[in-house]
Amino acid sequence: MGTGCFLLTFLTRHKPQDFLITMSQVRVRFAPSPTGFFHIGSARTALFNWLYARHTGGVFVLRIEDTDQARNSEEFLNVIYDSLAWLGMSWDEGPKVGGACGPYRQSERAPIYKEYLQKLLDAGRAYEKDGAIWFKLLGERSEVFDDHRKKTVTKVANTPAVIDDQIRGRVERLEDEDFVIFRSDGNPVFHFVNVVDDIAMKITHVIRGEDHLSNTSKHVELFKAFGAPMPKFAHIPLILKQNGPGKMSKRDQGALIEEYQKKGYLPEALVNFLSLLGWNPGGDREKMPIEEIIRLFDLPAVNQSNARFDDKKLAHMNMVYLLEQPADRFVSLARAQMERQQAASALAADPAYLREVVLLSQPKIKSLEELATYTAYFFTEDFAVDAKVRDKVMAKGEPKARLAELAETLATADFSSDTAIEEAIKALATRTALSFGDYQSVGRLAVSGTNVGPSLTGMFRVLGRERVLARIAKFQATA
RNA sequence: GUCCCCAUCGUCUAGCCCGGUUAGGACACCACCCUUUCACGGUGGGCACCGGGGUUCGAAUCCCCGUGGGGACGCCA
Repeated sequence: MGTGCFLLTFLTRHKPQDFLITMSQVRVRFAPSPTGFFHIGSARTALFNWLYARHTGGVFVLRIEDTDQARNSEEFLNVIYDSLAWLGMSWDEGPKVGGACGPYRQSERAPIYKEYLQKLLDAGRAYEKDGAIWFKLLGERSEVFDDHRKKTVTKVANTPAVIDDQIRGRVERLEDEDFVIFRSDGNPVFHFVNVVDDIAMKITHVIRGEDHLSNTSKHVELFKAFGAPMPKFAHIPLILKQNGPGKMSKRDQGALIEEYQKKGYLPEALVNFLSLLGWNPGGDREKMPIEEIIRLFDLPAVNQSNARFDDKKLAHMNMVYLLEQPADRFVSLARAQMERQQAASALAADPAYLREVVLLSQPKIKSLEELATYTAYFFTEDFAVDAKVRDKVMAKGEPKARLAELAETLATADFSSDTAIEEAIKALATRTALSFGDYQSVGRLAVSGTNVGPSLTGMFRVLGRERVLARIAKFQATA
């Protein structure tokens, strides 16, 4: 009550401008627990917090919720750091970078929790029972048998907590049972540490998944008991699994950030896609540079309904980004992906040659992941010939005659450019009254063993006359 | 079971707040065009306001009830 009165007088004595100055800047936090995986839902929660901080010029805090001591390790922590770094989200306060409200790992904040617990104890808002410490709600008590949980519980005639949610509006929820804040093993529980840290770290906006909306009444009661200013809440919709019921869990296909790293997805494509899952700037804008997303992002524009994850749309977004990568970056991305896939023969090749092969393929591929397979025949003479394609190609016209003519032409053709090779083949086609296509299918089959690939002339040029003729000869011998 | 949240094409969504649109875009799908295979791209097509009541001259839009989906009900976070 005292704080309420203070606030009232404060507001009446000061002009709006003064109030603005007093109001600190936005402080948001991302508070993952190091379970060993970085979930796509966590990534989006982190992203929305980060975007809001960057949009408002606020502070993005990283706090590690590692009170579950059994499951912590440095390795798990690194998964979080690496994933955030990969996605391009830097934190202003937190582990590694420090800050005024540290430490930022809950496992190192025990004295702070003890101190806050004492405040509750002194105020008569906490008590011990069964070796644990419980938070005490205010109101008349009565014993009631809970059919669902099959036990007698103590209900408290409390008034509903009011949650002022930036996305959902006003939400009321009644918290009518005391709850544990310190386990009998002496460790504080999530609801307690979460609120204490949000107070101690001066968090102004709590942006988190909707699965926490029901918990928020507990948190509101705690904020009130501490007499602390209530942060703004923003509960964002959940990401549902693409097939079947329920929210996406770490066991679902595509749920882990590391999967996308392994597949060579571009982080900016994933970030763009994730930003659009549950938010959009209005209108038709989809592919946007991160600066644009930051400029347009705001909490009230976030949707209220859950979104189903669609890997096809993500793959498409990734392809669009891939297509427009500058040569140098594309080559280094391709190389990194080949290293992950241990494409030994490609990596053993001359870097300049690898570069040519990769750039020749850039406009054709849909993902980095398929690049090694797509270009395999560039790096070995021992490539497989697709039997189906062979049957199909060899069944039409007179492919053997065409191949012989092609080989003869190529033996003396100018290999200095794609167009030079193209002109030579077109001249041949004119002489025989056929088309480029009549030479392409069998030529491609003989030289690459398949019917898909980059432009034929580019492929010939990069491979070089010697290897092209040798491959044709080898093919003729077996066909 | 109780409580909380949500509801437009198969999917992500615009439109909803401040009622009047041929309900728009993207992914996926189909067809055609382009083309030197495969892609990219282009054009076109099919595909949606969950149901029922109200309010109103008029409802995707406002209200209520159903139904459906999701979440929370731990000494997990």
